[in-house]
Amino acid sequence: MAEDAPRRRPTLDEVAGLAGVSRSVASRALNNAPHVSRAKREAVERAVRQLGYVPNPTARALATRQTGAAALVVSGEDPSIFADPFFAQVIVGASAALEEADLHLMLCLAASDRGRKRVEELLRSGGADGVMLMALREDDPLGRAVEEAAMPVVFGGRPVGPAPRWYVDVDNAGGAREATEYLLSLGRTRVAALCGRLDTEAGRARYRGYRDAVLAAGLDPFPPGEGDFTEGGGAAATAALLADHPDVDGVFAANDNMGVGALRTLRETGRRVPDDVAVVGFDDLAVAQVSDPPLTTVHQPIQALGREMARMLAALVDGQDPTPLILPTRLVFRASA
Amino acid sequence: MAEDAPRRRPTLDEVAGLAGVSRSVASRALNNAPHVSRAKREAVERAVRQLGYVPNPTARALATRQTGAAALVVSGEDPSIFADPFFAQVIVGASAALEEADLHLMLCLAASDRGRKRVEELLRSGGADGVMLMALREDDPLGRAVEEAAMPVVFGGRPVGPAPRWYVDVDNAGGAREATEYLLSLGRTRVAALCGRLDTEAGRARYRGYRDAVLAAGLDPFPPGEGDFTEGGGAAATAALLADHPDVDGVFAANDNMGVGALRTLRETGRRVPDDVAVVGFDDLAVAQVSDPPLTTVHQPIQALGREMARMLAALVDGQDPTPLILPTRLVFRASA
DNA sequence: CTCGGAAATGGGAGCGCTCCCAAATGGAAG
DNA sequence: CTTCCATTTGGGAGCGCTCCCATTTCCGAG
Repeated sequence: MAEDAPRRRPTLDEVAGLAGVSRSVASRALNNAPHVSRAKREAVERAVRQLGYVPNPTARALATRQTGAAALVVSGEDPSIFADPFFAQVIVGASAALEEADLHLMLCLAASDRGRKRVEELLRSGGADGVMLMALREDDPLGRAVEEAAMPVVFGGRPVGPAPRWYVDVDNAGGAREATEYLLSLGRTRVAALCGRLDTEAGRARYRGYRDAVLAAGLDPFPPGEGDFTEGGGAAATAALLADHPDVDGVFAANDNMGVGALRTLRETGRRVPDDVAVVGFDDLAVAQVSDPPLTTVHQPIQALGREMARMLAALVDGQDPTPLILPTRLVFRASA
Repeated sequence: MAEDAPRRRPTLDEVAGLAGVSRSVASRALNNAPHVSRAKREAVERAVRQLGYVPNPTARALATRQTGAAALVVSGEDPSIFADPFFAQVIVGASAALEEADLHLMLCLAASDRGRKRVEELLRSGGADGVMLMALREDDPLGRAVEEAAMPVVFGGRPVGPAPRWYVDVDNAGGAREATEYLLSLGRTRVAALCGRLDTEAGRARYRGYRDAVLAAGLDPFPPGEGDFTEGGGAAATAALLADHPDVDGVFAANDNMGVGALRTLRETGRRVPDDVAVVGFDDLAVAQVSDPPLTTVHQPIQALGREMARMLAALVDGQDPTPLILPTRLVFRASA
């Protein structure tokens, strides 16, 4: 509150004026481009300090046609999908990588119609230099908008259907296979799968991995059932499963939430885990550690997923042409199997 | 891939040309401002559709001096602070409110030095129309930068020290008092507090609430101890507490994480909860429901916190002068007390 | 002392939009 | 058929920065 003169923020012209150079030279000095004498460069630096000059990012964006921002859009019909700790991890990873590339992070939760409209507009208007797209479902209304985007798009997790040009994914099928093989290696012979949403590629791939492992062992896989990746869904599916097949001795759950749901139903129906039924989950979220018993699960490198998406996008913005990436998973052994 | 002509995105001039009007009229029509005849307005709309025109947000931002974005900055020396599900809830709330105000959300995790530098620059450069600031600690390096920000700043949770002009907070002291009073009403007479970080106002206010309640009951409050809001910290603090005061019969934990830590130590030292020691937490995060036993805790409206911060900021950007807001908490009864 | 080329410099034209303001248009009133 | 005012219209000047390019400056070589 010392001096509250309604002073505008200084412009590059004023810096140049004070430094006694032209705007061009000042600009070059600022972006430390070549063709600036040592003397003038220093004069500019001094003027910048004296005036407290900070370049106007908007003006720069207009001139360079680069906004300096990358958007992370999380699709879903319900904003609460974002409450999944999964996304927080993705963001931590992406944020770190974007920081390195000097890009800002815009977060778009495309839940409502209005939200989707805004994302579409962002995509078409060039309001960001690139987009990271997560949790796209089959027939997602954003799918079309993405195709005519005015900027590069990196997918987090392949969408259902033909693989996009750029994506980062986790080895869902491989992880599921490994989990199922482990269950089988324990001597379990009636291993069922609790499917996730089958309108996502992750849901499908995890079932495929399960099925492949069971077939490879010469056994009959359980048919896929529509799931929803929620704890309640896992509990219900397990109840239904037990009704039809009381002799199940192993369960591969498409994610930890469903795994925990299974644990609950199993407990409620008087079965011991892992003695009577062994359970393996997928994700390795915090919940897998605090469940009772702690859940053996397929760990996926979520921060790395975010990081690699951001790096890929930064490369794209930089004019390079990176190749898709599939991150490895690994089985984490705990008490449930 | 139908026609891959390197066509630029159309500009307003081209729209105007096609519609047979001047750029001014086209601009007015687009922003549906007055002084445009019905006929021309329609002509412009037609041209927009035909050309697939989308206004360039950067150019608009430069001309209006409004970026159309609000930043949410989460301070902290460690990016993993963001993994706390708390922030995801704040974001869900803020995102919804920003959507209504037609502002985009920029997320800044100011963890590294570089990250902080970027936030400072954002603040000073006017790269956003306003900022929501969370988790500011005492002596936070961002504190100073905030004061000379070129835009309105809304605090999420009061910082330590003099209250800022605009903030949204939760009634920390009130919630803590209520929790403690409840413990006292249960007939407990040796109720201790597990403090959170005392370099945050939330940590201090919660201790004050506890102390006030104990004093009001004519008892002696336990002295404050430095805590860290983590499960491990809660467990350790509880162990230390029990060593000094084996007869404690009630614990008010400054948040759920610490409450769960207390539960663990209590269990490990052979005490029954709530029979021997009653425990109350603060936050009402998911962990409070799945803990063993489920944690009685002070619920705080986190999404609302985010929503109100965003609304306050939108009002500020809109030139209004909103007043600070303190959101109520409420005690949620579960098995631990 | 002259010349040539490399380095440094600054003028100016954008980037695409908003908004002020003067000029043109269109009726209604006289 | 004027006169006048309320609208509508379009020209033009920015917003603050980058970048191309024509000039100027500087030096060492000849």
